[in-house]
Amino acid sequence: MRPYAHVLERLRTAGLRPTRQRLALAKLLFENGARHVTAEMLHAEAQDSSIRVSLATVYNTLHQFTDAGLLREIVVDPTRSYFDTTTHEHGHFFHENSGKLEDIPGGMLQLAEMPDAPEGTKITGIDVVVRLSAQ
Amino acid sequence: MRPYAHVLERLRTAGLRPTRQRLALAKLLFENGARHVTAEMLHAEAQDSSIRVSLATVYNTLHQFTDAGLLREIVVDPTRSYFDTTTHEHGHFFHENSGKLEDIPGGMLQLAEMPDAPEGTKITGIDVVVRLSAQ
DNA sequence: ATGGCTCTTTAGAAACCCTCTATCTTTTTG
DNA sequence: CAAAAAGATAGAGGGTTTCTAAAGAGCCAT
Repeated sequence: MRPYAHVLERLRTAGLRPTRQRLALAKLLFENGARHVTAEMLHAEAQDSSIRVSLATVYNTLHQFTDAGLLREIVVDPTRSYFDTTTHEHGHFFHENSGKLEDIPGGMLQLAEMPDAPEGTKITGIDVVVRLSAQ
Repeated sequence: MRPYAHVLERLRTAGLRPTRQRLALAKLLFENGARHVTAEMLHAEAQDSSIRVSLATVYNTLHQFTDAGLLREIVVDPTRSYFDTTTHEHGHFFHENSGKLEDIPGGMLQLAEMPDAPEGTKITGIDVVVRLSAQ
């Protein structure tokens, strides 16, 4: 068994040095299915797994992964930043009470037409957030 | 001329006491067409117009107006909260370079189908943000 | 392996935006 | 007009995120 092989490959491909911390965080992020994490959450998880990383490193790593296209930052709550391991275009359900974030299954949501970008700009992404509250 | 008449009426209807500060801020917000402001921006504008309000009051007022349905809070940038004077459902263009926020003209954007809310929840709003960068 | 260059990590401080608290002021009501 | 209620304020405080300077680890050529 080489538990880090896959994750290591991903980092290499993204042009990121496979350091201990990045490997450990990548493993937490990418080997547990689709995830939505905050820096705080990931930091706590790392501690629980006896991985010693500082919060600053978690922030750095999340942003580096985002820049490298391994993660997507989702803005739904002014008080927290969420990072999503699913990087292709898709919408989100946001549970306003619990603060939980969830992917909207593909196909359930679609734009009727793509808006035109204003003069001299180009579209870098479209975020769709469906806000939910308890019924 | 009674420059405050219209704005005063709006506050009354919303059940908000028409205090000096609220009237002044409401005038800035609602008598200059569609606007997207941050607390910081509105505070600066008030100062420029020789209206003395504390930043805390600007924050309070923006949230009160939002709760009363006079404003809509738009989440696009984890570092700032924007408030929009256009309250009906509509999408936004967000210029990532300048931080400027702009309404997407009605009709230019539409969802092909409304997603179903998960068990036991109800949809409180759908936010669509089209992110732009310089070409 | 080794040296050395560069990139990372780290703890702690600091910045940042926003909210809270206690007090004072204004508006409203009788 | 007085009392009660609500709002405004300055300043402190809170939580998240970023910065800083120093120590550490990865990588490449030798």
